[in-house]
Formats: sequence, C-alpha cells, structure tokens
Amino acid sequence: MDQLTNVFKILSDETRLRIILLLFQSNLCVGEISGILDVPQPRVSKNLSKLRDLNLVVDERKEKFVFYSLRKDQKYFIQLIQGILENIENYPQIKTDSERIKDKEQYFNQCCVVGE
Amino acid sequence: MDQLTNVFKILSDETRLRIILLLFQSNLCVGEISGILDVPQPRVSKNLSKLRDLNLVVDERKEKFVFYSLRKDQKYFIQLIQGILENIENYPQIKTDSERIKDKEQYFNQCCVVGE
DNA sequence: CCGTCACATGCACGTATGGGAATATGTATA
DNA sequence: TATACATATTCCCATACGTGCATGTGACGG
Repeated sequence: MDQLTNVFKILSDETRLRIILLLFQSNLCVGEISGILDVPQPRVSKNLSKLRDLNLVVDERKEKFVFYSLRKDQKYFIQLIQGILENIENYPQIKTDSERIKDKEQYFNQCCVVGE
Repeated sequence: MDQLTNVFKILSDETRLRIILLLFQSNLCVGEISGILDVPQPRVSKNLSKLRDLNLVVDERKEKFVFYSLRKDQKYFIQLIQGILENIENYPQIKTDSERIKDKEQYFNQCCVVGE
C-alpha cells in the first residue's frame, strides 16, 4: 500500500498540490509554473522531480524549455485531482492559480527570478 | 487549502490509513483496532487523537472502552476512502485487515499488549 | 568559445513527524 | 480504598521533509 500512501504524501504539500492542479489544466514549462504560482524556480524544479519519481508527470524538452504534463493513465490519481477541481469554489488559492494560467505567456520568455 | 492538504497528510501514513479503513467498515474500540492491526496501543491512540483533531472521527466512551467511528459528514474524505476500498484487491494488507475485523471479539476483552 | 537563459542539483538548516517505552488518567470492581 | 484493566499522554529519539541559497548542467545565440 506504499503506492497509495505515497500518492497521498505527494498531495499533502501545498506547493506540489498547486503544481499538480496547474498541470491538470495545461502543460507548462518550469518557468511558467514558477511565474504563475509565484514560487522560486528551484522549489518548482525539485517538486517536479518528486512527481517524476512517482511517475505522475512526464517531461519533454523543447529547445531551452522543459515542459511537464500529467500522466493521465494513473486513474486513481487523476480521479483525486478531478474531485478537487470540481469543488474549486472552496479553494480561493487554487482558483486564483487557475485563472493565472491564461497569463502564462507573460512568464514564458522572461527571467524567472522570483523573490521568496 | 490547508483543509485539503491536511486530509492528504492524514492519509499518507500507513498506520493511520489502516485505522481509517477499519473504522469505515466498523465502529471499534482502541483495543480492537490494536489487536486487528497488530499495532501497539499507544500508537493507535495517538493516531486516533490526530484523527479527532481533524474532526474525522468521533469517540464515545462505554464503560471502560472508548469506541471510535468515522464521521460520515466529511464528504470528500469519505469519497476517498470508498475509492480505496473499491480497489481493495490491489492492497493485500488492507484486505487482510478487513478480514480480521470479524475476529474483533477476540481482542475486545483481552489484554492489549502487542509487541513491536 | 563565450555569454545568456532555462532548468537541475547539492548543501545546510530548521522543523515536523512517527515511533517506542514508560507513565499517567480514568473507570469499574472487590 | 486498592487493584486491574482500557486508554491517553509524556518524553525522547531518529528520520524525513520543505526550503533557501548557491552552484552545476545543458541548450542556444553571437
């Protein structure tokens, strides 16, 4: 049942959960995620690598950028995410994040220095 | 979104998850849980108190015993538990635990010393 | 080849967490 | 009141974890 507890552990961190919810809605590169969430790039990178270790995301390099996407074949995992987004009204932070996805171009070709 | 991450954190520990899955299927007292799971009583008690702090369980004293039950009004939480039990075949430990519930009388009026 | 940009990784640190062992609390019974 | 039993709590420890900062790596342009 490690598989199960590991998934819950992954979801139990706010930064990671926000990243996951973002990726569920759009494929994004690291800088975009960092910009949308206003979270420092190393933190985003490290959390993404944990998600990769658990086979929850896939990364694909395009030139200088690395795009991440959620693996849709992890059914139980995806179900959990969907369940959260169905109740997005209860989570203002998640709603704000989601709305900022549309500004992703703003963070794409720009330095990703983010204060903490 | 702390509410959300806290629920996932609670579910991310194997001992706690096993307790929760047990309580979903039957109201039990501490000694029964300890016996069924073969987990030391203080560990069960401590984890139950964490569940109580998050309003996920309710306790009721009956003479010397304290019976715990899952609160069924936490809808998203209950959904998660149901989702797990629907796939119980994938989790041998959970299946074994569930089967041992029927032996709960064996642990009820008996010393609950359990080795680690 | 060198600089720049996007991203990844290493190191250090404070904190949180799960656990065991022992002990305390509370309840019933004699 | 003394004793036994069920449960809760305290103390202590080892470990895991999230983070920031600095640096490393890798790709592209000049």
